[in-house]
Parts: sequence; C-alpha cells; structure tokens
Amino acid sequence: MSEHLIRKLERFVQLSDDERTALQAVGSGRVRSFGPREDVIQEGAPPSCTRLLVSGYACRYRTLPDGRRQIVSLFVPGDFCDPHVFVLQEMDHSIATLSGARIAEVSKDEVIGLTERFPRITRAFWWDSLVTEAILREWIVSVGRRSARERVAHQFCALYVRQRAVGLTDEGECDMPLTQAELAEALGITTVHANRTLQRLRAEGLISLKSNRLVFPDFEALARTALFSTAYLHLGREGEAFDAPRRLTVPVEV
Amino acid sequence: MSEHLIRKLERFVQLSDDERTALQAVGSGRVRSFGPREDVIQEGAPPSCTRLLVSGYACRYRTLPDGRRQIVSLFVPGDFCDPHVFVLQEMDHSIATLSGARIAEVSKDEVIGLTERFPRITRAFWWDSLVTEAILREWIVSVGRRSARERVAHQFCALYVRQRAVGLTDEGECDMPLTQAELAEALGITTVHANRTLQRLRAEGLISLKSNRLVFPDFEALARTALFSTAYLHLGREGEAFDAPRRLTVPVEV
DNA sequence: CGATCGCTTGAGCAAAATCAAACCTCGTGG
DNA sequence: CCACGAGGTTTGATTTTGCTCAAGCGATCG
Repeated sequence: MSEHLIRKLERFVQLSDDERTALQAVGSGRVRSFGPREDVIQEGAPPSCTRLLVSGYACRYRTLPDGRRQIVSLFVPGDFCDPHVFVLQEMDHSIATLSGARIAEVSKDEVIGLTERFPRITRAFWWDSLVTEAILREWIVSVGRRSARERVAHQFCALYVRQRAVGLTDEGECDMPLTQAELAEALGITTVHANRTLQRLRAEGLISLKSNRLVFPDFEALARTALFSTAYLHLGREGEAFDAPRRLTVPVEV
Repeated sequence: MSEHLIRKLERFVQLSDDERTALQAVGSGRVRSFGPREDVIQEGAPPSCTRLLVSGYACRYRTLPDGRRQIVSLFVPGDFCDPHVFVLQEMDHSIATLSGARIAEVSKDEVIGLTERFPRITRAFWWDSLVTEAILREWIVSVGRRSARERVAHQFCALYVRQRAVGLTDEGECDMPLTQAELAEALGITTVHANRTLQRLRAEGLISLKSNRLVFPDFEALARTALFSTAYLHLGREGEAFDAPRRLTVPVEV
C-alpha cells in the first residue's frame, strides 16, 4: 500500500526486493480513512504512532492563541509525518487532511524494526528527513523574501514536482488540494490577496486552475518567476552509490 | 569540548558517564576557528562532514539568484548542523558564523559509531532533530503570521531560552549576536523596519539592547507580546523514562 | 429552494518597503 | 592625538504591497 513511499525513496537509492516487501508491510497495517478537512491529530495530544499518508492530501498547521493559523507543511501520498515523533510527549502542531485521505498508522516498533534490519532503508529515511527539512527552509525563504506572486508560483512548482516524484502527475498538470483560504494560510497572506494573485497568474498565462486541478501551460516560465529550483528536493538519485544490486530476472508485479 | 551539547541532550534524557565521555570525544577532534561573518560551507558544496558549534554563534541562510537573502536558522553552542548531511551530494544552503566561533568537524563514521553503540544517544539525537524541525516550523509561523514587533520579540525569547538550555545566560540577559541587518534577514523584514521595531520595543520597556547584549526587564511581558511558548522546544525532560541510572558516587568534574 | 462554502470584487487603510542621507562609534594609521 | 574610514545604526519622506471590512456571486447539496 505504500507504493508512493517506495517510489519516493527510490528517487534516492535503489531498494532490494526484501526492502520493498518490508516497506509494503508497513503501509498495510491499520489504515484509517478520513474525510476532507478533518483533524488527524491535534497539538498537545500524545503522538501514539508515526503516520504515513497513503492517499489524498494533508497538512501540518499551528494555531496562535488568538486564532491566526499558519500551515507549515503539505503532505502528498508517500509522505511520512514525523518518523520519530514517538520520542516526544506531546505534539507541538496539528495535522489535518485537506482532501479525503487514507493514513496508515505505523508503530514505533515497526519503524525501529525496519531501520535495524535494513541499513539502506535507514539511510533513505535520513535522506527523506533531510529533504523534509529543506522543504521547511525553502518555505521560510518564500514567506520571508518572496512576493505574494512568487510565493504562489513557488508553492505550485513544488507541489507539482513532489507529486511527480511519486508518480501522481499527468503531463504538465497535477492536483491542487487547497482552497484559496488554505493557500493563503500556507503562504502567509490573506485570502483576498491570494485570490487576486491567482487571478494575475492566470491572466499572465502562467497557470490555469479549476476544481482542484492545476495546469501549467509553461512550467519553465512559472519556475522562473517563482525563483524555483529543484535542488533542495534532492531528487537526483544521490544515494546511488548504495544501490541494491539490480536483479536480472524481472520480479512479478504485485 | 562539547559540554553544551551534553547539557542540551540532558534536557531530554539523563546520560551515563560512558555516553558523556563518548560525546566529549566527538567535540574534541578537528576543531576549526572562524572569525565573525565567515562562510563555513556554501550552498552547492559537498557536505564532507557534520559540524558541531562548540562556541560562538552561527546561522544557516539561503540566497536567491537576485541577491535576496534569508537566514533560516540560528545556531547556539551545542547545536549540530545536520547530523546526517553526509547522505547528500551537495548542500542546499550555506552556513556562516555570526560571531567568532569554534566548530568541530565530526566525521560520518563518528556519528554512526556513536549511534550504534549508544541507543540512548540515538534517541537523544532524534529528539534534537525533532526540536530543530519544530524551530523551523515556528520560524514559518513567525514570518507568516506574526507582526514585525511580534517577530522580533519572539526571536529574542527563543534566543534566550535556547541559550539558557545550554547554560549560557545570566539572569534575564543573554547574547544577541545579530546585527540589525541580519536580524531583518532572519525575520523577513527590512533593516530599516527592524530598527524602528527595536526602538519601539525599547521604548515600551520590553527589552534593552546594547553591544550584542540583550536584557529582558520583564521576560513574561515580552513572551506575551510575542505569543511565545516554550512547548515547541520540548525542554521538559521528555525522555525521562529512558534515563541512565544515576550514579551514587559523584563523578569528578573535568 | 434556501443554506453553505468557496470565490470574487471594491474602497479605504495600515504595515512595511524603498530611497537617500546623516550620524555614531570604534579601531587604524599617520 | 587626531583624522579617517568602515560598519552599523538612525532618521525622514514617499511609495508599494498587502490587509481589512463588507458585500455579492455562483456553484452544490440536502
């Protein structure tokens, strides 16, 4: 069930059949289904387990005492919400779905077992968490230094490339699971301003967006106006040197 | 030499003497000295090793192609710059000193050896990296949703609490190693605006700041205006259940 | 058919950016 | 000892970006 996770990790290292099988198992334990815009776990709650987004879209957010809300991460299928949270006593942020979603609950022991048995998976998890941090940093750069127009463009570029990395895009288009209000909460602007900014990007022919589907008539142009570079996503098979040997016989697809 | 690191990790779990000794060793290998405002490693370079800030202050930053710069992390003594970077081929951000600083270079093998021999240290490193991520998220919240005044206040509160956690504060005062221009680059505002905001906080009696020394006449009041909470720093001995047994004889201080 | 949710529009306003210049302080070298 | 200069800080005037408030529009769903 965690085919997206496997696909993502293999953007870093080639896994062995055993490793793939073990990862499959992880994503097929307790899988819970959620409707759109439901809280998965709230700030202050004890983090009972690690979560893996199997399908659909979700986000992490923080709410200030006076109600201001900031979305600080987006999850696409294959994303792990904090592989190691279980060392903490309580969540310092909330996780909510955006669309309907299926989320696998992975116990502490499963995570530890996996990393103890498969050093290559451990290494791939490290890579994944470094990329997660890099995404957070780039988010800060957006909110801190990019104009509203650049921010929207940048978030859309990132969303596309991340979905493509797990095989969820069509040519030049992808899902955009956020409402304009949520997009605004992610980018540190207001709903009204997000709306006007979207209109401008549409008018400029850089994007087209209807019913949660985002189309890029000229991705390169959008990336240029966003000052977007894929470097921070480290999708270039950087763990190649540690690839599992490829099998000569083709394994049967499950 | 890594007494600050040890002190920080012990905000999470009590370590054994062996573990403390092993950590001491890590911080006493190749230690390099830097002047203020020097690059330690630049974006694009291969990350040869992990770095531990032994003394002084440093930061992480990203520069956009047109020169806009955003500081995305501050390091205080005892902070690790990316325990696992070595899985990546190239840095996606730069690291620079703010003040003069001493930085220990820790090889991949040392990190791996340490975590293989001492599960408690592994757990403490997980905690540390979760806190590092939480700091990034809170940074996004600041830049995305807090006013300039709240941002400055929040950064100062965080700086104080982080320095206190490693034993570097005096009562109600701490170092503030950033120039106003750097503070602005960290908070996503301009130098001019940072200056006016500082003046306002001073006038309101919330801070006093001269020659890199920050004094808090009323920390609680500042924390309130910043909407600052220490929860995300997880300093409450959350790993207590895994403490090493305390020795009955007092070990000799080194 | 009415209610709700998400999107859109307009007018006025506030926060922060920009530009430009001056000032202060501290270390350096004449 | 003083002049000089560099780096950091401060100030003022002006413009821009994005925010606020308020209302209307248009689907979709019970």
